Amino acid sequence: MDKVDAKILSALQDDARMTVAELSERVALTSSPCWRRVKALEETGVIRGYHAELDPRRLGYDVTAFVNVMLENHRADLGDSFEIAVQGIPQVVACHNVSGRYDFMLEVVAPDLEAFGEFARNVLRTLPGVKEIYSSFSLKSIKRTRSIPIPPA
Amino acid sequence: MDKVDAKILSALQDDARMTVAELSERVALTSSPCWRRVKALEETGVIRGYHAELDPRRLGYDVTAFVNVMLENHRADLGDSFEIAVQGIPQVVACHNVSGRYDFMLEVVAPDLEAFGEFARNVLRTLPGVKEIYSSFSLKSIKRTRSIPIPPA
DNA sequence: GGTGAAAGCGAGGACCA
DNA sequence: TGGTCCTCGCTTTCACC
Repeated sequence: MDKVDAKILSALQDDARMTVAELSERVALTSSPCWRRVKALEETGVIRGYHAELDPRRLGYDVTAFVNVMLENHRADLGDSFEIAVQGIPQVVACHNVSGRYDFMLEVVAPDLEAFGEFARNVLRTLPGVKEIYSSFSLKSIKRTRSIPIPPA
Repeated sequence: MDKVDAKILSALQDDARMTVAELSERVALTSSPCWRRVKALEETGVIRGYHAELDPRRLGYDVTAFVNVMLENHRADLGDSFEIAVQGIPQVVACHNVSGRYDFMLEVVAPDLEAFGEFARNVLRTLPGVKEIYSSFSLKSIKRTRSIPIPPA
């Protein structure tokens, strides 16, 4: 991980479809070593994958909600089955086990508020061990780049 | 937006570097129409871009925090300057204006808890109009696919 | 909307410094 | 490590259905 790698990561984080030719120009290297660096970054797991970013609205998802979930108790198996269940629900686009008052925070997409309400009632509330949920809605997306700042060294 | 487009979106959301050749095979089309569809999806904004997904840990970010921010009042200009300020801070990887007790929810990465503490004190707390912040930390990432479910139609 | 062909370029490997 | 060269296959754009 040197400065060249950092530049490569920035560039690919910004545009995953950039060709190695263009990338190598940008980092002042010829294409072979540049290509090898990219492969190394993929193999060592620094680059986890490449994904298209889609516009939820254009796909009919007008609602993004953050759902805080509290479990009934903290037995490990309860948390585990909750986690496994959550992974299988496509509307849940992200989920973290968090510190604080609640145990989990989920990011959920839904076509509209009504659909979200139904989803919360029929799906989320019925997940194993759920005691309480508190939802808050995204009124406006200020920043949605999941871009990680690349350390200069 | 038909079934073929849906398949294309799923595939690219999963692997943005998939070649058009491979894609066209998967959706049972020849490469030209497949390519045209991809271009159309890009131009109409359904596909917003392509990004490499990086591993925060391998870049030295061991802490992901969700920071809830309450502003002093709800004057529009206060919210605006907060939003603009937030957009310029690379450690803030996502930010939403949300409903509920707090006004904004930020997702922040930091090398460790100490660095996060400093960041919260020196940067977040000093942003325009900030009255209160409440942070909760990701203890475990259960699901981090930002993948949106593709509607079947 | 779809096909097939053609030109040009990039990916990826072999090999050298 | 980085650079050069080479080849195959893909991308991209035709003209046409």
